[in-house]
Amino acid sequence: MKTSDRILIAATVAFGENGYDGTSLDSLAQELGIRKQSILYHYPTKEALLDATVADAIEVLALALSDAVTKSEDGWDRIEKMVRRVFRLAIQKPELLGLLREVSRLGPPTLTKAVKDFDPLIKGATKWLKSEMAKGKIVESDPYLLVLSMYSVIMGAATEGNLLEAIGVQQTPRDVVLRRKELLRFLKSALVPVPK
Amino acid sequence: MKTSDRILIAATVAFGENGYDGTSLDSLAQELGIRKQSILYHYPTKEALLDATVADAIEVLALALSDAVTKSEDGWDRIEKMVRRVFRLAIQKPELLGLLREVSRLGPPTLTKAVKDFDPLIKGATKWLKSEMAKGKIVESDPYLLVLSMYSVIMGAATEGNLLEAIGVQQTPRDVVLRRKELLRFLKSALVPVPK
DNA sequence: TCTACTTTCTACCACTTGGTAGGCAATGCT
DNA sequence: AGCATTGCCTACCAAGTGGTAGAAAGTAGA
Repeated sequence: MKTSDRILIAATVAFGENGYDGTSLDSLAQELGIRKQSILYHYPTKEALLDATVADAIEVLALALSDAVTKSEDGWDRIEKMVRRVFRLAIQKPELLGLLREVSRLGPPTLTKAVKDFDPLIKGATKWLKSEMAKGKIVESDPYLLVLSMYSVIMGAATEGNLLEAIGVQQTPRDVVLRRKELLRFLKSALVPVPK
Repeated sequence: MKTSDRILIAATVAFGENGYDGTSLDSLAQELGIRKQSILYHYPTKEALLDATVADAIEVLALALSDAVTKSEDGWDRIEKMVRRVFRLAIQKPELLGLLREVSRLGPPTLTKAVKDFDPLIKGATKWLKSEMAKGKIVESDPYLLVLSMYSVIMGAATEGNLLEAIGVQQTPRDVVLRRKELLRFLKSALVPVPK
């Protein structure tokens, strides 16, 4: 694999787990078995490396979501498939969502760029939600607020692994499935209109 | 005000906003108009300072929650009052919840201590939820998972201020009220059984 | 083989980090 | 008054930070 890619992956994990400030280029280099200066050759500054990891993470997430969209029907089915897709991502690459959460804490300027990349997705989602509401397939409410609520619910459920471990909650695949199920029940009862 | 308290407050804000690694004792001291060594007089190490802020934050949060409990009736009313109380806290002292989220990212050993302090609250909440479920006032489900879901929902909604700002969502008091309302609708439709 | 280019390295550097040692003034107790 | 304690300070320090300069090693084309 190309060194620049290896750096990108290791940086994504490190930034997502230890935070941006908690990650030093030296430790990153040591982990990769190279010198810090090799990192700085591929990514001129630490911030440039962060930006690259974020852009990559967003691309992966966007790809996963659009894949879920194409493979689903309208209405609740689409939301369920998207949630399942994000959860799968959270299990396979937990560092991705961790990184995105870190970015939202870091604030500008990184957050500003990330949001710009992410904006089309949000716009598309709100537009779709509006049309679903018009069709009566989703409960009428502010679609913007809905997207944000869903974001924080999913993000929270997907990134609180550390916390769960500390509390002593088992983290077996079966338990993760249970949590996903509970979350889906949460979302469904809030979003799907009660049939009259 | 006592210097040690001033340090505690400033540290809570700084740790919550910039993270533990993103906060230096020097910058903290400068902000307070004192020298770093004065901080180290009151709190022997940076980690001791972190532990103190976390213990304090948990105490404040626990106090707010128990206050909401005593001033509420059983069933949905209690949950609603608790959510409102946490939201008020998130508006008045956003740094508190930010700090707790940071702790869950830092992991052990700080997280371990924090969870120990917090455990009675969780135990109490699950016990109460169980009895409410038995009475049919709350939908039957795993109370442990329920507490965790609620935690991440509320935490997410209360701490994503940075993100909202970057997206361009207004942050006026009215908007916060709207978000809280939407969140309550979310929770209510998921937790309150549909009357037969 | 010579040459141009890419990649990784050694050697530094200025600056910041958390933390130690110890001085000095204020305060209160006997 | 004498004395111990408290609280904040100056003066340092070793280790680590992101980053620069430039040499060395590999690689590919002529």
